[in-house]
Amino acid sequence: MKHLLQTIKIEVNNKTYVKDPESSDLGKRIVEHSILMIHELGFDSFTFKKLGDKIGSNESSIYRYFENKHKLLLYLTSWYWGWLEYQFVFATNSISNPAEKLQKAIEVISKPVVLDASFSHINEVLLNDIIINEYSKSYLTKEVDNENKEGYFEIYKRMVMRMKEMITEVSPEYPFAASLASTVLEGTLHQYFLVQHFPSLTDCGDEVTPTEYFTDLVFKSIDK
Amino acid sequence: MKHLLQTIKIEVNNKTYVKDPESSDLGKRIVEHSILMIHELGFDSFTFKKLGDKIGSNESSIYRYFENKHKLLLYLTSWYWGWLEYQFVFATNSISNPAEKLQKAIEVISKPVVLDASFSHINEVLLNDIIINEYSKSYLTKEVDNENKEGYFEIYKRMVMRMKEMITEVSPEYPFAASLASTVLEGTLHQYFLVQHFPSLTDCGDEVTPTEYFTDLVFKSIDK
DNA sequence: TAAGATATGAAAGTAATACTATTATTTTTG
DNA sequence: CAAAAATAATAGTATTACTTTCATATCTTA
Repeated sequence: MKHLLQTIKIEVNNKTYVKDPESSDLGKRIVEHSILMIHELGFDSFTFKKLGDKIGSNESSIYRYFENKHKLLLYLTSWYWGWLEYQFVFATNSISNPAEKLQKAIEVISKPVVLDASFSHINEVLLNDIIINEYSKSYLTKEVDNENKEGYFEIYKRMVMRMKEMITEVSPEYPFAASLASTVLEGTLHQYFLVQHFPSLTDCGDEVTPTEYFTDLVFKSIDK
Repeated sequence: MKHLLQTIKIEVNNKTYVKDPESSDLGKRIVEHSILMIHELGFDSFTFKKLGDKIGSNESSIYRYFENKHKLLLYLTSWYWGWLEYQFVFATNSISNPAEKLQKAIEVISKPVVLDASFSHINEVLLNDIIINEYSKSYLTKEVDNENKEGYFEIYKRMVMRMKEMITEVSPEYPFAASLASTVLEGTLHQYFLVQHFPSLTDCGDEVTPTEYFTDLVFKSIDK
């Protein structure tokens, strides 16, 4: 399994980058340290200049990999969803019972992220935290419709569709499968955000996990 | 009722502004046109300079009302939630049956917004669209914990708590009332966003309303 | 191994942003 | 009508988000 994973490359829409960061050492350092810096400073205060200083490289060199920091965010978020989709498919693929499969899917999406040694330059735990705190910014823009047409959100959409199909598999008559699927994906991020910053607005925390909450929510919704 | 409403002022945390925009003509024009401009350009492209040009006033005059555009966003969003809270309390207050009350609450939160003539310089429909497309940006910042302490999100939090209490009223044993309440508030905005930009990820649209979806979600979740 | 191609770095420049400060002018009000 | 308050005009600063140009290092392949 380890060897299998080591040969895997997460495929990200190539419009997110000018030059594939996986293709060079500098590229990988850009990705590695952008995750550390965005996590540390927040996306808004993060700049290519600061990143260049940190990795001892020039601002203009970073621009040879990514057009701007928005595209870098699209790259990082797409990579994240691609990585999670892999876990998702891997974990659910062999399960034939639809309800069990759905249960597993909810689990994969909502459980806390742990480090994956397969991608040494990417810290998935910090990246997950970036997704929780910054993902919305990738689509809450005036360019969202164009960027959607260009396929920048494909992987995320595919995840929602996979989830939706699993719901429909368990309960074909449930009329809100797409909405419920998107609620689970988006809601998971939101509940983790609330745990961090508005604990009074969530039951999740030390005793209750997002997985328990969403498992309950989904199965109660679709059980007749 | 009209006269009653006309005398009402939505109370917004006074730290959001330097000088109360309700206290002068210029202040009201700033608010009025900031809503139009943020709706038109998106929050990211909106600047005080552009707003000044539009209302034939000077950039520096706008700074006498709001420290920066982030604070203006906090003002607008607080105003919106204050306004919605008013509708919420007004509509549910007289209902004694807890389930009916909860149903009404979900309705108020999730139904499409219509213009309210009581506040002539504020277009609630456009403001609602700003909330759908920009609200997350008001809290997805590195300053969120400080700003939370200073009370900038009080009204929103109060709305979630009101919702939570209504859920608990109907079903005291349901263990995820806070999470479900925050899911309804946040999820409503997200479903409307999906209708606009990612229709394949939602069932809401011409035939299904967010109200139907969330009513189903909430009552199925809390019914034993 | 030399020549050419490619990648990276250094430096400088530009337009816009997000303010701040100062001073002038207009408006309000007592 | 005078003083105070509000607003406007102008200019200035530091930072951002790039772009451009040119130099240098490194890699590659004939």
